[in-house]
Amino acid sequence: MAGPEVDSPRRRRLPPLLRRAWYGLNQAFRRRIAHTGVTPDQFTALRSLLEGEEAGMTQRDLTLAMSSDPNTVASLLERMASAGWIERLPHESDRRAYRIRLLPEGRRRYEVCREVAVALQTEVLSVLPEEAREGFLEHLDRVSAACRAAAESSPRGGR
Amino acid sequence: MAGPEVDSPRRRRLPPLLRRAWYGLNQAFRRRIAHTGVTPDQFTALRSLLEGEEAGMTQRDLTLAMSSDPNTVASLLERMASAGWIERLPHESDRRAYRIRLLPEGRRRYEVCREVAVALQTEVLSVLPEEAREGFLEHLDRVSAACRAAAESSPRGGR
DNA sequence: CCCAAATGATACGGGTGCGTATCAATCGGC
DNA sequence: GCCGATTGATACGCACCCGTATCATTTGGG
Repeated sequence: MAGPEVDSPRRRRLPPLLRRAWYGLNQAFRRRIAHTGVTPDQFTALRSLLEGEEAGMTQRDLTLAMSSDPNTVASLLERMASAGWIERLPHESDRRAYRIRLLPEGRRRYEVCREVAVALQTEVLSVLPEEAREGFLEHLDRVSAACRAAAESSPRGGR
Repeated sequence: MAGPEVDSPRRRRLPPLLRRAWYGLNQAFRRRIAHTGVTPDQFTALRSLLEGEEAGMTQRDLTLAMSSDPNTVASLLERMASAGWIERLPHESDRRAYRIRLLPEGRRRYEVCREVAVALQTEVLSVLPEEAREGFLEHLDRVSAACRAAAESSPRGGR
């Protein structure tokens, strides 16, 4: 079917490239913010909370914003709560849910890491010519949406 | 420097896009091959081993090929060895190292998953116009190399 | 109004990422 | 040849991914 070897080692394949990009970026960021005591995922949570609704997101909202999982978010928030970076307030109309609020200490840590994050992104994107960056990100946006869609359309029970 | 707010939520930012793409792709693949008993990382290891040297890669080689970590690779191979998918032979000139060999059972599992992997990659890339795909992968290649370089130039001890 | 289905959150467990420490073997310079 | 530095691999521990099961609450018919 189709041409010769779409998955030949010679060709550029999406999964290995994404893997290298994601783990590389993550590792660089982790190392550069290690001195702050914040992990990359915790930073992502802090950023999402800051950019979320004023009233405070629920854990479900945060799960979607982070492209993560309810389970992971629960334990992530557990650690962040006991570190005093966030607090979980009862939701005013749904007694199953919480409203997650950023505490001053969380906001402070975020600010420190944010500078590093911006610098890192700039550094990495600088390998593309200036006029190609926006187009690349736009394509990546579409591809990542397709990945998410593929995941959602693949049932858990399998097959 | 530069325009206003390079990290505004309005802009497309690299890290969240990479995150969504990687976890989405991984999740889709994991669900689609769950019935084979292979995990995405195990598949990556099998593919790397198959495409590696005929003589058998060392764990260090595999670590590089997978953009992974010696630690993770060790426990990954541990599980794959006790499942009978690979075997670890003593290296003929370095008594610290192993040569990892793919066993028939490992190759068999790989073949089954490979079809799913090719189909998934094709499905995901199809959201880009045909003439844009190669260019996108080329840019992603450069960006991922830059991510890796950033990681390597960020010392562990920190700061 | 009631009950079954759906939903927010948690508990549990196996797999993975990775920093740190340790051990054995190899290598480099003298 | 010798010794210190480097390197392949492992042990340990914490953080995170995610499938499955469970619990409380909310929701949507009838």
